[in-house]
Amino acid sequence: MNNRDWTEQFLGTRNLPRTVRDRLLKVAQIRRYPKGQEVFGPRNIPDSLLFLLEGTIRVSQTSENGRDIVLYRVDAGESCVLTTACMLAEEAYNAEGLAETEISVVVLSRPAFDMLVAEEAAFRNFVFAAYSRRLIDLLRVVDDVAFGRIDVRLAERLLVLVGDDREIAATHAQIASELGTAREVVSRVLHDFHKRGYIAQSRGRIEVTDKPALRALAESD
Amino acid sequence: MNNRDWTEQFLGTRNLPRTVRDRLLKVAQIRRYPKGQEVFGPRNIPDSLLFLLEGTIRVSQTSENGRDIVLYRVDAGESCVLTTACMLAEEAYNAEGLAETEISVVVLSRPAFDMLVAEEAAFRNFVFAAYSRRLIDLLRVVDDVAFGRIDVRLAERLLVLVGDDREIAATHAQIASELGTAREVVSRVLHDFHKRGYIAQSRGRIEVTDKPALRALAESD
DNA sequence: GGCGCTCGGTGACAATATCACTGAAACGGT
DNA sequence: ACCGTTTCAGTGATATTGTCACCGAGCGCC
Repeated sequence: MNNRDWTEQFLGTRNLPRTVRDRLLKVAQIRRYPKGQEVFGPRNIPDSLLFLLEGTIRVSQTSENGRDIVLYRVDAGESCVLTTACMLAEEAYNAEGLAETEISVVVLSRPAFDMLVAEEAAFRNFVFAAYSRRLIDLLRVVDDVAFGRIDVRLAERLLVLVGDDREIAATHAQIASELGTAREVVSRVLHDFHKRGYIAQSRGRIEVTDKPALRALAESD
Repeated sequence: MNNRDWTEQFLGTRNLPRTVRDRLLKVAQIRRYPKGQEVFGPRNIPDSLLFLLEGTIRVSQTSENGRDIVLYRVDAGESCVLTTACMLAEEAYNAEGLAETEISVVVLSRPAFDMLVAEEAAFRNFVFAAYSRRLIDLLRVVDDVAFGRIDVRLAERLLVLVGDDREIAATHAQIASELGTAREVVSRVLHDFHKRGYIAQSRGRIEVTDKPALRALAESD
């Protein structure tokens, strides 16, 4: 991938004047994280803003008894607004961002961020839109967790994880931590899906054999 | 309450230059809502930013089968950032804000908001801090709903609702909609609290008789 | 008082979470 | 290849929470 002019990658920077973009290229640095590395978290509060160039970040929350739930994912071209929230908020929280693949990010210092927000309406809209998106994402999570059925949620998540492929490489425990539930629950529902012919299973691998059926279940909410 | 110079009420406006504040007083209008009125919602998308002068707004989410959960409350002196999210997001959502008391709000048009954010760092920080606060609030809701025990959550909420008083004027159904659970569940847990001597009950009224015990339960998470 | 409505209580049952345990599959070292 | 260890998935028992159907008590309103 071409990292020469990353300002081309983001809606918020693409339409800025050339002079501003050149200034950005100077002040921002590009950083890489290996797969599995923690990008931010309760013990690792960033002092900068992150823009994701490549890869995905999995943002999840961990409970006291160690169970996880995935809040959302940051994809390439998006900014990670929770880092700003982390910076600004004095309150405790327990969300963390993990590099789900190898990633490369643009790191923008706080002053540079402030300058951009103040001077460039396009960038400002980008940032606010990003915040709004995450708020909406979280509303969806709340709705799912509070009112959703586990089989429906699992079907949805399987479809997301499988994408255009046929297979998912994930253990039951990993999927459980996506949904914020227990492994046994995932095992039982997957067993049920298997009996109904929606999927085939082997250790650490799920093959989706009937996407339409899963989709019907996922949309029966 | 003195509405003559509301710019005194908000952290984001209090420290602005006098000239800016005078301009604000001219372009913003003050509006009142009666208790129980919907301030914003899926069918009532605002085109302006709201700043709460007086009263409280209850922001909740409703599921398809009609059950509610309270996400957070906006208190006097705070801004209602979900309205901005509503404006910016094209996606569907089902959160709504209800005037929990009679309220008075400052209504700031979109252009005036943009101008302020662009020109005044203090105001900008205020807005970002508000967004961050709400994000953190939602993280807490997710954590509670996904991993919390219902008796602990109910104890917490009773303490919040009772404040410094002795009594709460609310039906079991209303409390259930605070927590996003069913009325029967609240009835049973309250019955249990009563048997343990934490509360006394009558129709539409709950008297907290042992706050320390409730607090101990609430903090046993 | 009688009517209708809201509120709270209850039992049966369903869905999900927790706990304790099992055996199979994968893995690493020798 | 063999063995010991670890990870993964399956299962039954039980606890918690949600759903459903119903009922009677309290309360306001004629």
